[in-house]
Amino acid sequence: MIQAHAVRLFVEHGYDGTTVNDVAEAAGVSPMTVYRHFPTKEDLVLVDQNGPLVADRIAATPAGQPLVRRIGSALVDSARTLTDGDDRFLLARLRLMISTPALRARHLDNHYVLQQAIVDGLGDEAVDPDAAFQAAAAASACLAAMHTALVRWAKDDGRTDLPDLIAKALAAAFGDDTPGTGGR
Amino acid sequence: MIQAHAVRLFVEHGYDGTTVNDVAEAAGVSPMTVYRHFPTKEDLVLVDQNGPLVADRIAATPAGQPLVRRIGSALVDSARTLTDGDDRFLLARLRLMISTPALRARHLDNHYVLQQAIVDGLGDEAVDPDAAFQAAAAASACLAAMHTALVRWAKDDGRTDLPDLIAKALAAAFGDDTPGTGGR
DNA sequence: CCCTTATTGTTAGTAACTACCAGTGCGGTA
DNA sequence: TACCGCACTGGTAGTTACTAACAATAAGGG
Repeated sequence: MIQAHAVRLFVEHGYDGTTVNDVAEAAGVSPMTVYRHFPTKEDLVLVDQNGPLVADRIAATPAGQPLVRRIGSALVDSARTLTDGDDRFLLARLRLMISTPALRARHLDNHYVLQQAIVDGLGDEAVDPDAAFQAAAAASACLAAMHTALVRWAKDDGRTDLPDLIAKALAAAFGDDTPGTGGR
Repeated sequence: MIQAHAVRLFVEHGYDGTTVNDVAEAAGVSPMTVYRHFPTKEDLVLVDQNGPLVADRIAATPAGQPLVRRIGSALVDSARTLTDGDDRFLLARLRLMISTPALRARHLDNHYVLQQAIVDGLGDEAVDPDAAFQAAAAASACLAAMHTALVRWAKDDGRTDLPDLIAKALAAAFGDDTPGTGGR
């Protein structure tokens, strides 16, 4: 609930134009309570709980395929389930993340954490440091391509299909043999 | 000079354990002077002027090759000239960027800016929005792979060859047909 | 010698965030 | 009913990054 009030105020008056005290007042709680639930002001926008979603899907992909294919298909599938509900809140948050430098930076840093989860989810490759390095490179590249798709999706106001956009971005980066409807 | 004092103090006492006033005092200037030269505390570590370096190299690559190959070779070449001088200062800054969350986030956000420069440097593709999207996806993926190589390089204390690591990361993400000495 | 300009310093303020302590409701135990 | 932890919330005071507005100093050019 606090997050809903925060995003609404951020959209109305801008991220920098809204203080944490404003959020607390709008939500009817004290500033201390806000800080307890969201350690930083940025977390009011960034908090999201679909991290393990992707990692679980990674582990479910067949191990024989190339890394970028396994990761890419997991990202496309995750995006599909993510955009099932109401896109409006997700879009509002995403637009804030893209337009506000501080949020954009933290959002990209969260990718860094997600990358570690993906590498761990890939499983047995992690024992060999060289294989782990290759997995990290592939994962970071896939996440970056996905982020490009997210930016495009926000620019289109969510009218285009997000999984399709991600598949297209992956195809542009890694070649047309990537999965998804946009690979053609 | 202010930056040199800042990095030294950050390494000695930690980033969060050093105030901007400490940096100002060590450099023999007032805190205001520090803020005038470095808009944020993070810039004391992040300020770097090799952005146009990469963009210029992009424009110099042959236009016939695939996007990731053009971008990748430019990144490898840029890294080669970058690691010519004294690696120690670069390594210290890089280690701070990786270990400090705030710096890591801002560093990744700088990649976002560099990505735009690369897309612009690619030239005529930018007119078609679909081509620009593909270029952005390829550029972001290449930069992410390079970042993975940077992390590995810092973990090895700069002992391994950075251009070689970048080439290996690109090869892991995009296949073995990427340029550089580490392609095999 | 005076004027312009660039750089630096000083002061006062805002806002994010923290440490520390206090109050409130709530289920379990005697 | 009285007592006791326990999770959540609130208040206070402080630190720190950062900004705005104005003064001072120093260099160069007429």
